[in-house]
Amino acid sequence: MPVRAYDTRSREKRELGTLVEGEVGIYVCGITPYSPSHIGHARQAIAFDIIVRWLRKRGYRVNYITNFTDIDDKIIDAANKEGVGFLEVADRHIEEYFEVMDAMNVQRADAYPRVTETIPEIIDMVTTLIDRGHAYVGDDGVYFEIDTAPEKFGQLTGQTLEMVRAGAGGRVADTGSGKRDHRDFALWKLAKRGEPSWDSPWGSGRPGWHIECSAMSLSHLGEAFDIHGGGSDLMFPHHEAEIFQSECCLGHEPVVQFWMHNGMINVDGEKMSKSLGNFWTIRDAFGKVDPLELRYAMINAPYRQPVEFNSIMLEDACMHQRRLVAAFSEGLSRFGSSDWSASKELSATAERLSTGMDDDFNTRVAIVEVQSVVRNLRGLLDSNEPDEGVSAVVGWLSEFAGRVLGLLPDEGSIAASLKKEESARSEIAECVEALLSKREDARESKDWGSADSIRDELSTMGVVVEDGPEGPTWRLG
RNA sequence: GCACGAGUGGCAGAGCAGCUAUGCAAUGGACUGCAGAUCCAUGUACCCGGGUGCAAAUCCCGGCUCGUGCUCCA
Repeated sequence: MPVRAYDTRSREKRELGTLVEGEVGIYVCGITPYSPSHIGHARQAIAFDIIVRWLRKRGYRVNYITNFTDIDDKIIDAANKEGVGFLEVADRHIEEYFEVMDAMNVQRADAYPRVTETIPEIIDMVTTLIDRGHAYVGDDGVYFEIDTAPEKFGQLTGQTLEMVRAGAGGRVADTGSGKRDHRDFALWKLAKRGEPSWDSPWGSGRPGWHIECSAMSLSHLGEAFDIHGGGSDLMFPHHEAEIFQSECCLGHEPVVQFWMHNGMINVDGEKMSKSLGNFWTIRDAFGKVDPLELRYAMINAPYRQPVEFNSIMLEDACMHQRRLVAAFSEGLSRFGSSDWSASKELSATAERLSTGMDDDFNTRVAIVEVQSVVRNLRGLLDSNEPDEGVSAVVGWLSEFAGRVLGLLPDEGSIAASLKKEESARSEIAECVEALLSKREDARESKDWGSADSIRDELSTMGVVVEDGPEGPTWRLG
């Protein structure tokens, strides 16, 4: 079954016919590293991580590019405040970005181009746009002239030139002073005193906000490529600006076959933002839940839907993810993992999951299937005679919950944490067994008071006692 | 105002024409001295008003409500 994807530009879901058979070039707008990464970055990175994982599973050779905007007003501000160079600020936050993304099982992209390493390509592109009459040099920089390609306006958002003209109101005055029209946008900004800058034919300065992505996607993926992604808040003006730049520079359209946009994160029903005080960095979230629990929370809705972020959803994600990892770890350590394809039931589940993923990467459908497999596994493990069937279920989870959704820790760290738990267990085992046997004596003589107080005592040691048909068992809570 | 999207059971959240979503919570049961864990079973839905279909959460039209975008933002 072919993969279908939703394209924002045509507003339809359609089959992913790639430019080169069996290959996918995908560019996703990355972060501006001026502050610690927030959960919106996590959502975006995880959404496209899963899209890329699925495409690879479907046999595509994927070239996945995502950038760092390592020069920008906010980075300059942060650097000035700290009294350090702008690259130091950028590098520090890029390093932090990789740390948190690695923790959430986000696989690395094939390349992470940076603006500061793409300056010559950007200058070339701006030069071409001027030569072709799409851009002009103003007092304080070079601008793209919207009126040279008005038909390209509103490609992603459906807005018209008039609407934005009308909506601009009093803002016109304070936009770049060298603009002929307030809807024009900067390609090159001339440096003010003390700002980082690069030489160019128009004077020293730095790239405008939008041109970097056009230049980086062009140099890594060529004059036409399959997928361009990013957060839905980038549709206007950033991605529409890219359409203007790339298509006018290259002289053909479309440059991008599919525009894909992930939904935002809402906190208590509103978009997360610093000014509302409902802002979470990824590390804030790590203080509440484990990295993979956060990952689970992020893929619990299809990538285009907004994710509601609040304590209820976090607890929910936490519980489900723990159930999954607990059942998987137990199954793996007791029975190992084996091929599942002989199982009719597991094949049917895999089929439903795949149909969901093929239909615009519906992770929610995938999670439903994972949940029911976990439920079955739990039942098998707790039954009196679990059999070899367990290892096939473990194999299935390893493939879909693990490699496709990225929800499972790698088997090495599962083994390590089981070992750690085992040694913690064995340290106190003797003491616990002694207390338990005292408790059994009390239970034998129906002295429930003593039995319960021993259980309370164990509970303060962090030991949870569970009475079963074959006597009591205990675990660390 | 304009654009885009969404409104589903106590909660989270799929489905997008016919066939149990799923999970949590709830209720009943099994197992238990009790508790816990686990399992089995059960109930409660599709914003409102029209329309098209043999059949509509699902398509069409009209409302209402909410979110996002129109300014830096993943």
